[in-house]
Amino acid sequence: MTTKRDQKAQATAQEIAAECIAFRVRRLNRTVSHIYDQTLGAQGVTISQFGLLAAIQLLGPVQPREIGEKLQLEKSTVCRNVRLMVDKKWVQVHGSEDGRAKLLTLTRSGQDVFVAAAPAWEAAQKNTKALVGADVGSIVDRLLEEKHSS
Amino acid sequence: MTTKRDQKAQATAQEIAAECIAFRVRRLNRTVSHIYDQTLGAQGVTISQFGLLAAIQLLGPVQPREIGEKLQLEKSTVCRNVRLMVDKKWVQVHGSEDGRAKLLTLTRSGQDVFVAAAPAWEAAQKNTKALVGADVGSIVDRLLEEKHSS
DNA sequence: AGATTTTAGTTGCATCTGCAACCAATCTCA
DNA sequence: TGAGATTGGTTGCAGATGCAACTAAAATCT
Repeated sequence: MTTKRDQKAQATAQEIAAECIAFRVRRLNRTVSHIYDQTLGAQGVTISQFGLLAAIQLLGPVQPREIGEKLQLEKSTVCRNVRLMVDKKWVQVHGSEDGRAKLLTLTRSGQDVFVAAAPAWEAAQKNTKALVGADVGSIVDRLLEEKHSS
Repeated sequence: MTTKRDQKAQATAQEIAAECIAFRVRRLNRTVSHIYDQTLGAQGVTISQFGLLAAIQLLGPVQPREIGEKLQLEKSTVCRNVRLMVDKKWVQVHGSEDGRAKLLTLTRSGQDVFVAAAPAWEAAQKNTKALVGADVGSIVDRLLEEKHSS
């Protein structure tokens, strides 16, 4: 027996399957992240960590706060992810004039890990382009241009 | 003092910041998921759960295995996420002829929650389009066309 | 039929993520 | 200067995710 409830739910489900942006973006994220994690795994780094290493190398000495802004990561997430890498001696924490703030830099061994993982990143990057097209990066960039005010 | 190590690491970091697809896709995912979770939160559902409800409504009675394939979710992830919803009485588990397999359907209350959350989803969908452009869905679809062999 | 392989699902472990509540340091302003 | 607001970071809690190892059931092969 098909109830009115069923019909409504089924129609809604069809609309969502056909249109939901989050559904698509999340699935794309899983697929792409999986490629990078597979390849980087041999180097003992996750794509999340690799990105954080790149950010700290690029911006350091940098506050966790700023990392969170650039990467759109909640401050507590940054706090924890950084701590894991501090434990591994990849990241060093310094104080700053502002007694609240901390400043992060890569250690030598952090830089070594980062650079050593770069070829794996490159391979993942290549495989990803083969899967989703070479212009994915610029497409996503265009989507997010300036816009995340939140 | 700038060492050779520094220079190499810095150059690598710049390339990654400029080009890494995973970096962009993951940030997009966080931004978009955040919008949906904010809006759906009032209904007591996450976007992950909402997507699963839609999938089960649409495909049910359906095996967890198949859910994993369609959504590109690891089987253990499906197992756990489904269990949370079984605990909430949103999803019912049935046996099947194949003694290994299980079959999932939404309960009435699961359908009610799903349908009740639909307006919130619609709002999130609208906000997301405002942020990233209305054609995001089809763009991401094109990226993933047929391709996830994994 | 019996042994081997494959398939579906579960569980232990670890990482990633966000929210709310919290602490300490700084800033604002009356 | 001192009270209140803001800012940077941490912690408790909970969900989302994947891998490896495991169990049970089914399928395959000899």
